[in-house]
Amino acid sequence: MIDLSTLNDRQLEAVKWQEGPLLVLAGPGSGKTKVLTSRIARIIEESASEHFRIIALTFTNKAAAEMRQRIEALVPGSGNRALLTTFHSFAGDLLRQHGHLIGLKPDFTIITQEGERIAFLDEVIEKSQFDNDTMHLTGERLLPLINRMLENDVSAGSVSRMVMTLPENQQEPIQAIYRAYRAHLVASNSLDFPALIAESVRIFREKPAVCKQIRRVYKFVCVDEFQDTNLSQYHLLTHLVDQERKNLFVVADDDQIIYQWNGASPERLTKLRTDFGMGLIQLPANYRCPPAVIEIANKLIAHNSARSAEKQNLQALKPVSDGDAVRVHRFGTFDQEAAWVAADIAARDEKERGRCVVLARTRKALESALERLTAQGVPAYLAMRKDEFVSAPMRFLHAALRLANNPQDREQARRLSKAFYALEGLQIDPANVSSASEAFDGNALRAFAHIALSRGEIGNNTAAFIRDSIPPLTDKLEFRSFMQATFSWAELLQDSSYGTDNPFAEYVDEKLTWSDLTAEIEGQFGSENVTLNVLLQELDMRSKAPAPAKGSVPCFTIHASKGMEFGHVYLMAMVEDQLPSWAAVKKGPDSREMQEERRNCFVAITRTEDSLTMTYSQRVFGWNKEPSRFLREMALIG
DNA sequence: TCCGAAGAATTTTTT
DNA sequence: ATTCTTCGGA
Repeated sequence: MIDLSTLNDRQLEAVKWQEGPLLVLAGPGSGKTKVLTSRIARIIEESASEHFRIIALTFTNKAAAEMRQRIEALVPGSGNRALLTTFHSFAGDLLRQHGHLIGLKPDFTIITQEGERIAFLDEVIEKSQFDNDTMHLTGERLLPLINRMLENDVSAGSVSRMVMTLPENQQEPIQAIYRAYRAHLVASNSLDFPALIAESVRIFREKPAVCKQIRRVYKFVCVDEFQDTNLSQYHLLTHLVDQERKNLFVVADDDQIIYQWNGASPERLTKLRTDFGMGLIQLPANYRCPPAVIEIANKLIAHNSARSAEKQNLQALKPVSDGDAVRVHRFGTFDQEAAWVAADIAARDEKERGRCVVLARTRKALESALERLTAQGVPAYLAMRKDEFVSAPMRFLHAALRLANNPQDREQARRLSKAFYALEGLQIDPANVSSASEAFDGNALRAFAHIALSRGEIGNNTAAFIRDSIPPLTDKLEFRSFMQATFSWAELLQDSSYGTDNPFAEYVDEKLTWSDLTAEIEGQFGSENVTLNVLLQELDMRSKAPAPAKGSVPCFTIHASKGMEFGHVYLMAMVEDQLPSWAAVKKGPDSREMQEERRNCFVAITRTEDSLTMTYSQRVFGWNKEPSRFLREMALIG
């Protein structure tokens, strides 16, 4: 039996919720993941003889992995009863199975790089028949609009409201380009992130049989962090839920909407409640933050005029501890501010130093803080996404696998040649690979192997690797043994010396990341279900950033810190034009933007487990700045 | 093609 | 007062 004794009454009520739609409004640190996982575990356990499945959708792989781990701990071996996945991964899965209905093959490529998307859009614009000399439409300028249209589920056929706000002479061309962009993506068997969702919604909408089948399998639907959904994701969700039973269980916090600029919207929660007639349970109890932090968080968020009246204040349940839970410090310049923060962190003992985080609204402030921290001997790092591997062996491996999966992909042939040159010093012209591939049934990887071996300038190890390992990959898609073989080959090469441009620079980290990511993917799908398609597509959806060095202090933007908690939070650059941002100040004190900035501040301070330190300066990047209005709203300055 | 001056903009990013 | 972009002159 699952242990429900550690749950409070409200949590218990949510965990015991059986049928019908429920919205759980869960404040920060209220145990929402615990509620979500306990309920799923409970339903699985109580229906051991049945075969229906439960689907839980999250936004990040990290959240999905955490839920998977917790449910496995509660009900071991229940992996096949629950699908715990991200919106995008679910969409990928759906399109592998049913994409053929809209002309997509299961080995479609996911375009993740911004530059490639722009190039793709530029091609579409080029091909379109409009006189572009007068309008100067470029992929770079148009991509944000295309993104917005995809995120808002603008169907290819209809005229969009979004387009109607444009100058009249641009409306028709842009609508046409949008249609062409989507059609061209599918025609070239590629999708980008927003199109993954948009095409899934299209399948659900146009192919009711698919919709019905999915609804039959998944009797219960759950969503984590619902407040972050954009309209397309909401439509995907609506199609998933059986309209009779309405077994939709949603966890959200309208005080933590900080992705409005990315399609999230406070109205979506209102719409959800009316669309489904949802029950409501609030979880205001907070187990994470010191009472002093809860007090200022409540004061702050009360200033949001659009906040719903029924939303309950956070309730501090963590006991008061010794020392100052909340500190505010003022400095002359941002540099002094950063120096003080660095010194304060450095003065902590090693254990506590590992529990610190530096937060700021902007990357720029963070970068300059990081510089200072490093200069003062505090190891620190900036969190950032990494879309592709950079070391030569990993680039070779990734390109080879992609080429094996999609044998005529010129871009991958180019990358393979480039990585091979970095490793072996032998230049193979990708154009020769393409032309030679005709003799190999159009398989560029086989052609590449043939050319490399015929040149006779390669080392024995390399020749053996190519001769023994590439054929099983091209002929039988044996990618697992190819991965191992590539690692072994790379390690033989590594013994020789390199100049300043070491192609192995990040190899050790990246090899580890590769293993971690493949293990996570196998955990999600079950290793027997991981085909080369699945592996490549899922890899595209994951960051290749290495695990941070232990003991170094993370420097996060507020956005990046969402969903995490830290012992000691240092929130820097608390000045007007930073937090709140310049743009929000310009829009006015009661604008949507300003309320979102206030939620940003709310999110930042509620990451705190033990202590919160807020700093600000008179001068930031050469500007004279007033202290943030939020400090005043929290009654921390006069 | 390069330089300086004038002018404009100034934020967050998972998948 | 910062940084990026654009435009004109050399």
